Amino acid sequence: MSQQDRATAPAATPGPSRAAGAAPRTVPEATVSRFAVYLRVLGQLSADDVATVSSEQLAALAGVGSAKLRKDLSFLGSTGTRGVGYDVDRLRTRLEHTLGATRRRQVAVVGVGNLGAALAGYDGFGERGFPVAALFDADPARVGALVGGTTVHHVDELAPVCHELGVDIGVVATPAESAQDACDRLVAAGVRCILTFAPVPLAVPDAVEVRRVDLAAELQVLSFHVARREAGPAPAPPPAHPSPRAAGARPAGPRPARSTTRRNGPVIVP
Amino acid sequence: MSQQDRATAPAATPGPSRAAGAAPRTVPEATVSRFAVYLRVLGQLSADDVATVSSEQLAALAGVGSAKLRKDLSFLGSTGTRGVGYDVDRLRTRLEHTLGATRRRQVAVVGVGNLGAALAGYDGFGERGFPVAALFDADPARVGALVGGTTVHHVDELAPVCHELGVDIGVVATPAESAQDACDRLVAAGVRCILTFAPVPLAVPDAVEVRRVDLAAELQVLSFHVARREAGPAPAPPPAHPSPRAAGARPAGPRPARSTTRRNGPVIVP
DNA sequence: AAGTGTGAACAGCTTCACAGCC
DNA sequence: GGCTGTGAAGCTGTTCACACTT
Repeated sequence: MSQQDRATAPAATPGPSRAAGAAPRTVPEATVSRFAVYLRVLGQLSADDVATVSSEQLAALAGVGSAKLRKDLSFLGSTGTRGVGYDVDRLRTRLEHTLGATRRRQVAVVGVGNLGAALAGYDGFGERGFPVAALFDADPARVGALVGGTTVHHVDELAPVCHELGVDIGVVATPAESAQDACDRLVAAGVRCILTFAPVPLAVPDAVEVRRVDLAAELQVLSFHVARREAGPAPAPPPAHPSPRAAGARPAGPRPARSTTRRNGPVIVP
Repeated sequence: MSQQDRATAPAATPGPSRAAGAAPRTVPEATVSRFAVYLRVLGQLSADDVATVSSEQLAALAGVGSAKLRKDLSFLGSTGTRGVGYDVDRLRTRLEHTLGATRRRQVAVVGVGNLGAALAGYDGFGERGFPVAALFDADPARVGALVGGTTVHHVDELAPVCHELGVDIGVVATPAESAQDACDRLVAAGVRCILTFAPVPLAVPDAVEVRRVDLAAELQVLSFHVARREAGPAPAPPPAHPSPRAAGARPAGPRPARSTTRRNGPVIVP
């Protein structure tokens, strides 16, 4: 979530048709999200010529517990070697395959305001296999402009352009009022996966997948925690470690950083 | 989810010190995230002069199920009227209070690249009570520039400027390599809530709250679902209900938009 | 000795269904 | 009659601990 979620129906791919091939395997949503993180870390390790990692190391780099990581990877079937660890490249390939990251996915961004323009110029997308292939806006003043190396088209052109470029994923970065319209157009153009930044629920057919990122809501959650702290002033000076980071000297690979982020555990409210 | 999470410690506010006052109440994290959404919707309803809403209506506008909504609100104590619904303004006030949204929170953005600049100019923040009060960058070429109405300071100025402006929340929008540094500086400046867009785990003291938004990871999850669909072409028309949800026709308020987003239910993988 | 893979306990969140109130 | 508030049931996801492999 922080995310959206479905309202009704027991849902979930009925997946009856399983012909010949490897045994089917059901992967929890939460695990899929983390796969993306592991993949990124593995890419970096690979670039650093690291050949194998232990669950402990990989977990530290990804910011999760090692038990969770092993459990996650177990959904891929056996990929590690006991007593040794995981072969970086092998695991990476396996993950890429599972995530469908073997080929690049063309991305279309609708709404070239502040956010949309930033996304168009955001290198992180292209680097990870998601080139922004097309930009759309309803404002004629913006149409034709070159943003982040891509020309802005009018939304009316959406369907043909998306078709031609083979767009797989749509990003809605319009104001809230136009979000549903943008979404409808994407759906009509055959796009079946949508990432939206508009803070409104989008109505889509069952076959379309939507993920919502609500930035202001994120801040609001943080705000809640600030407020919590202000109310209850430091329950006690941290019992143990005064400075979080200490661990062993960095071994070889990149940062040994470990997330000390507080997340679980419900909170008391006055 | 999508989010980051802690690695160690059983966590959770020990909250022993409970003096006189209302009964304490523990709110699940997931519920807090949705509170932010409800608050937004209520703000809109209030602007539209709607006086009361039923859980059904409010839920539809927020994109959740009505049962979940009622359960969530029950953590606030009784706020509705049976047989009638919720008083919009009353509920809104109650939520604002709980979320600590009664006063504006000053936000500092570190890293004024594409994303940082977009955030600086993003109206959604200010509108929801999170004015971007300060910008920082390590690149001297950017220092002094005026972005989104705010001057960019050098990161070395971070502590004094944040102090002076009373910054509550820090946003890390730097490249991955500098994220930990930016984070450390924020923490040193006394900022205890951080939202990061860098795809690396941040090491922070226990007292600091971090939320991570990994945009590329979001796309990767979507990519996974595209791949899923490509592999198994429509397993079968849904056994029972062809269209989920049928409910009543739109009642009164704005859009009856309903999110049909597929989220739950694990997935089959070849 | 080191480290994976996993069953089983556990915790958190969601959904159901209905009692209680207006 | 309509709608909230909530126990209880069910599910998803996390943590633990240890058997098993190299």
